[in-house]
Amino acid sequence: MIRSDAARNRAKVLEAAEAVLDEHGLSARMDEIAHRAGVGVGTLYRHFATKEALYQAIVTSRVDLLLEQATRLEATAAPETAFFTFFAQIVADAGRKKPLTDALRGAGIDIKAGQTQQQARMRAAIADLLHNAQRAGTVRSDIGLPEVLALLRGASMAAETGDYPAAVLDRSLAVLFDGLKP
Amino acid sequence: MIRSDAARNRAKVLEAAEAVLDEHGLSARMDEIAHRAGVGVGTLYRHFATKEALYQAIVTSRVDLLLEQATRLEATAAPETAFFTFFAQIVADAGRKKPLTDALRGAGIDIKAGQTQQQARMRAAIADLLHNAQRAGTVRSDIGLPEVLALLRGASMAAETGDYPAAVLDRSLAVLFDGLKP
DNA sequence: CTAGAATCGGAATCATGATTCCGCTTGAAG
DNA sequence: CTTCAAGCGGAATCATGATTCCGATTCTAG
Repeated sequence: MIRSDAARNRAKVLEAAEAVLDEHGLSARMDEIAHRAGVGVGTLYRHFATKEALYQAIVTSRVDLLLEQATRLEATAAPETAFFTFFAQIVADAGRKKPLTDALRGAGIDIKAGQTQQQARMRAAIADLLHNAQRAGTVRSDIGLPEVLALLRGASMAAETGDYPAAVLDRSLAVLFDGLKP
Repeated sequence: MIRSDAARNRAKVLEAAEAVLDEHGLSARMDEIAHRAGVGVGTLYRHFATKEALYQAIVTSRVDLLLEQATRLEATAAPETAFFTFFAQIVADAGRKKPLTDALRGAGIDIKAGQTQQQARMRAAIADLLHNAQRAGTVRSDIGLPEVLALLRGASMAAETGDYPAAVLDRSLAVLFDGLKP
């Protein structure tokens, strides 16, 4: 049986880690996470073998959230707008959550087997939305997934650095979107 | 009098540093630079007090090159194209030279007084090219310098990560440029 | 309530890299 | 050709953080 305190601590660690990672990105320190969780480093390591494992756990869950979002959009929203909405969603997320961008970027964390599969699903989701939008005529058809991914990464990274006012980012994204239209 | 061997070594260090930085970006190791320069770390430190000072030296000289380029373009090329040419130039450079992007990004190296002035000049140069292009009607007039800088940074960072084929980057940039047109 | 296993906490240990130190070399002025 | 200050090499030292260890504490089954 899993001890109740252990479960509680695991949750506290996860929460603290998320906060600290959002604040410092990949360079967050383990002892700060432990401290913020009100726990010793030892405890932290009992739950996550390594810093990377901890990141993985958080990033994975966030990407999952995004993937759900994509599925929902594909089912719900008009194909004309779903693509752009999702694109904007990712960029907005990146602005708030550094590690996500770091993960999209692949820097620091070296992506493992399981992770790769998730990445593939993400890529597939974006490809779907893109194709629908192209079929619907809201995205120019002379570009493919690679171009979109490159642009998405650029936009996310710019948003992540975060010293731009929201209005500026919005207008920049609008420019990008105009360029993506036929 | 400056000893001839010292001058020679300084040059070797600079050259090696440039190569290593292009390869590893900000995380380059000092001893690798020293080794590649065929010199001991002590020598390296005799010429540059600190890792940051070494970066500064290289980044500054590169940005200077870019600034010259801007001046030349402004004098020579048509205002319709000068802006886009320079934009592309910076992105291309970023793809080849990590530390440049890092500097534009301001990460790691914390920019010092002298540096800031150079940055200001760069900003001014871009602003000029932008305004000329807007006056000539090749760039939409509902955006300002901040938007352009954000887009430029995003594009540079995407290019820097470097795992995109050149063709993809070219097409992505073309999309961006289309978005920038009126 | 009690024993025993699972968890804790956090000091000690490791690893990685930057920076310092200092005895040895070498260029150049006289 | 000396002299000796400037310059050199690279081992030793520091700093920063991740990871390990182990005695002290809880849980929870019985």
